[in-house]
Formats: sequence, C-alpha cells, structure tokens
Amino acid sequence: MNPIKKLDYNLRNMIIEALKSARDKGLINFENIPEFEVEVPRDKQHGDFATNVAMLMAREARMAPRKIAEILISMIDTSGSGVERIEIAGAGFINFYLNNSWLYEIPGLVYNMKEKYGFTPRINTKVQVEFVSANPTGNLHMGNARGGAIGDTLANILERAGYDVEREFYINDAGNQIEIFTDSMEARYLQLTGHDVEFPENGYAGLDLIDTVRNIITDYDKTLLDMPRDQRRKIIVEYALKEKIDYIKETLLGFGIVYDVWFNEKSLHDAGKIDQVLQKLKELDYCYENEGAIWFKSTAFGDEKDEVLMRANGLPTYFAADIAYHQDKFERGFDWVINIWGADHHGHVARMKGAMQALGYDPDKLDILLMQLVRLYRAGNIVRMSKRTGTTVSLDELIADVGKDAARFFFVMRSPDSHLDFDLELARQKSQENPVYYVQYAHARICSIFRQAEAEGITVAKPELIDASLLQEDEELAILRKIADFPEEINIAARTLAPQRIARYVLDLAALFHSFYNHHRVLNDNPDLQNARLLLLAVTRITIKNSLDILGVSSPEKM
RNA sequence: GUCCCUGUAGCUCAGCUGGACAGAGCAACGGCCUUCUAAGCCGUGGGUCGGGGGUUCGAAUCCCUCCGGGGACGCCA
Repeated sequence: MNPIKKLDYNLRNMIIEALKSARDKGLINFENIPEFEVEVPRDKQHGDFATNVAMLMAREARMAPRKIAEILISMIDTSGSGVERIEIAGAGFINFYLNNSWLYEIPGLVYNMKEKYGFTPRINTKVQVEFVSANPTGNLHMGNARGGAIGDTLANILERAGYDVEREFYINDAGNQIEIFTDSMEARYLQLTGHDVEFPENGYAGLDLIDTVRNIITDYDKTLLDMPRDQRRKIIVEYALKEKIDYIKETLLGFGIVYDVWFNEKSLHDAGKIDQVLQKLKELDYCYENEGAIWFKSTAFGDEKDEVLMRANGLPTYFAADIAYHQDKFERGFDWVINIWGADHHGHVARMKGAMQALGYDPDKLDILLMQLVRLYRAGNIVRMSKRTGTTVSLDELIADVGKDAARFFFVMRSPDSHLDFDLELARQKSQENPVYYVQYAHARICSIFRQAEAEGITVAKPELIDASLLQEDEELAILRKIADFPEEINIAARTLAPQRIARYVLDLAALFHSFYNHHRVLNDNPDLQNARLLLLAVTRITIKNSLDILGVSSPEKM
C-alpha cells in the first residue's frame, strides 16, 4: 500500500484528461504530452502535490506556461478527488491543495499493516547482493564494516521493495594469497616450535595470526613437524581458514548480518569452472596469447587495457576466477546481481561487465556499487589499514567501542560515494551525540508515553473507533505526511541503490515527532483527541521501528 | 599520463534521474523542565553551492574546462 503513489496516479490522470479535453476544444495545441512530474513539494506552502507539466509543454504548445496552466485548471475535473483548490505559482507550477481526508486514512492503514508497512508486494524478481567478501586471512576492517552496513541495509531495502533477495559472501579461499597466508602460518608455526626460520617478506604479520598458530599448537603440539610438508600445510591452512571464517561469521552476526550463502572460491577451482569459462571465452574468440599468458580482450568492451586470465606459469588469475564466479551467479537465475565493492576495485568494473557481456549475459543486470574507502583516524593521525602490518582496528573492536547501532547508522548515513573519515576518539566521545540516539530516543519516548497511559489506566480504543480527523495541528499533519511517504521512500532507495536515504528519512521523522512532543500533550483531558494522538504515536513508532529495522539498528523501548 | 570519487555554513555532511527563497547536525549566542523521558524543543547569527564557460523557461544538480583533495592503474587480490 503506497498512499503517495495512489494520489500521484489519480492526479496524473486528471491532468492528462484535462489536457486532452483542452485540445479537443482547440484551446491548446500539442502532439504528445511530455513526461511530467507530480511530486510532493519540499515546501508545503506549495500545496500537497505540484506538477511542472505546463512548463514542459510551453515549447510544443507555443504558449506561455502560466497560460497553459490556466487553461488546464479550467478544464480539470476534480470531483471526488479530494482536491480542494488549485493554484498557479512561480514560472508555471500547478499546485494542488488536497483536503486532509487522505491523510486521515494513514493511521488505520499503518496500524493494520504493522511491521509490513513500507513493503511493496512481491514482484517475482530474484536479486543477489554480494558484500563484504573479505579475505579470510585476517580481521574485518573498517572498509569491510562499511560494506557490511551498506550491503545489508540495501538488501533490507530491496526486500521491502518487493524483490526476492539473497545475501552472499564470497570466500577467497584459493589462489595466490592463500599460498602466502599458508607460508606465513607455517613460518610462525616453525618459529613458535623453536625453529629459526625467516618470516616471509610479503607475509601476513598480523598478531591474530600468531594466536591462530598458538591454537594449532594447542591442538596438534609438534606433530606437524614430522609430516610431509604438503600435509602439514594442508592441515594448517584448513585449520586457519575454518577459524577465520567462523570468526568472520560471528563478527558479522554481531553486526546484525546473516548471509544466505557462503560461497567458496575453492569450489569453482575444484569443479573445473575456471577452465570451463576460459575455454568458452577462447571459443568465443575473446582471448589471445602474449608472452606465454592468456589475455582477455577487455578493450573490446570499453576497458582501458586487456587483462591476463592465465599467467605464463599456468595458474589462473583472480580475474579468471571472478568471471567464473559471476557466470555462476547468472546461472543460478538471478535477475539482478549487485556487488558492493571498495573503490579500489573500480578498475575491475568495466572488464567484469565486459566478461559477462562476452559470455552472453546482459551487463546491465550486474550493478557494482562502489563505495569510497574509509579512512581511520586516531588522535588526528591516519591509521593505515593494512592487514599485513597488523595495525588495523577491527570491526569487533569498533562494535565494542561505539556499539553496533551507532556503527551501522554511521556507516550507512553517508552516501557510498563520499569518502568517510572515521575518527575513533570522536566516535567514542560523541557516542551520546550520535544521530542514532536521536532516533532511538524518539522511539523510547513514544514507548514511555504508552507505559504512562497504561499506568494511568487509560485504555487505547480500537483504531477503527478513533476519529483521526481530530489531528489538526501542523505538527500532527506533518508527521502523517511523512509517514505516508515511507513506502515511496523505500522504492526510491531501492531504485537508486541509496541506503543513506532511509537514515535521512528516519532522522526527519524523529525530528517531527520531537517537535510534536514539545508542543502538544498526548495524555490530556479530551478522550477523543487523546485517542487520536495515541494512534498517531502508535503508527509513528511503527514507522520508526520499520525504518530502524531496515538499517539494522535496534529500537529500544527505554533509554 | 589515463580512469573513478569528491569540493555546499567555522566543522561533519544532506540535497531524490534540473524546479519555486540552498538544508540538517555539531560549534556560537538567547530562551523552554511543579504535567507524557531536556539523549528533547523554540529562536538568532552564519553560505560567491571550488573558479570560469555552456545547455535550459529554470542549474548545487546535466555538459565542457581549469584548480584543490582522495583513490585506482601488477602475469597481487
């Protein structure tokens, strides 16, 4: 149920009908009606809805916009539409002022839909959101955290917009980096069992890795020393991967993220999928050999340069594995595939889309949302986020520091396009001032009023017995309008892949509530008005909670 | 050098696929707690939307160009 869309649709039809009858009477000349907008103006002085149709038609009709607007208004049939008056303003805007009857339907609607308010009916479209997909060789860092918040929120938005959503984590548990990872672990193992070996120069120096090796030693003692090297390495890497992946799962769970699918890169290697896709690309003539390596002609798809698929040493590149992986996604029948990537991967976008096109898939069904990187500051100094040097601040440290709610809200509040400077000191100090508390406080305040009502023995009437039209104050009407916007807001956020819109939305709604709260009393000596206001609060609470659910932020009843 | 992101109030940022006087929070200043949570509300001050062109009835928004900041350009992932 989308109140705004319904009204938009009705007004649109009225406008089109009016224009047609004006043409029939020879008042306006035009061939086509352009794509015009019916929107809720930012300033409510400009009515409940406004359209720019007169301005857009000026050229074709060869008539001043205001003149067109006048004719349109004279022809429009508003009977039964709730339109109270129509005004022409500015350069030729037509503003529609509705009576409030449509607003008074909102509370009952929302109250009955409860946690389903905001949902659009299912549209039978399968979409996959793949996000975080951190290398299982270390802790989750701030970039992973941002990706997690953005990806999970986006998935929540898409679910509510009617898509069938699957969340996926791609585990890079094969390839070159795993070799280096294993080298590092093996060296640590040997060192910790009293051997004088050098740590690999490009190895993973993180302290968490030493802990993992200590665990291996606890379980295996020195028995790995006597094994053939291959066997020893196999045990080490499997042990470490399991530990790391379990740890990642646990951390993300603590961040409110639950995946539907954990996909192993290794499974692609084991099933021969990479060889298959290379073969296919060769057959399609999108490959060539140069200096012993096999290259993909990504320049044929607008990329800046071609890319190696198979190294001269016969091993496939990460890119080759990724092509096989994305092919697998489409083979699984997704209508829309969304990846959340760090901006450092942007060079990879064109060739990935190119590879999909080469394989016969529609590259427009693959959306890659690049998020700019997070820069971490500590006491004004940039903290380099390198797993290998081990100086990173991990996601679970962050959660312990500022809490899941604040962290998730903070990461998603800003557009993925904007660079994010995260100062740890600031995050700690400001935890009381974080915008998330402003919203949660609104929710807790509402709950408190209901507790108070209960304590006073006030029983809340059934919504169908409540006269919502008693809500006449500006603050009350503003809240109703905002709540009515919610489903459309979700749809726009889904369409534009803009999770930050929901954070913005719920901040606005909370502000309207706080303002209302400070101007009017809910519990008062007028039972009918009291009931109407309690109902208003009930649906405000529902909408705040539904918004916070999307963001993965809790809705406390007390603060 | 090429490509991506970015430049809006003192600070951090919103501004929906162009629309009606550019917004919020923080910071500054002044008010509001004997009644539902002051983690709140109300008010004041503060901006050549980086510069310059262009498209348009209309540009913070689109295009070009210049300048500043961040990032990517590996037979790493």
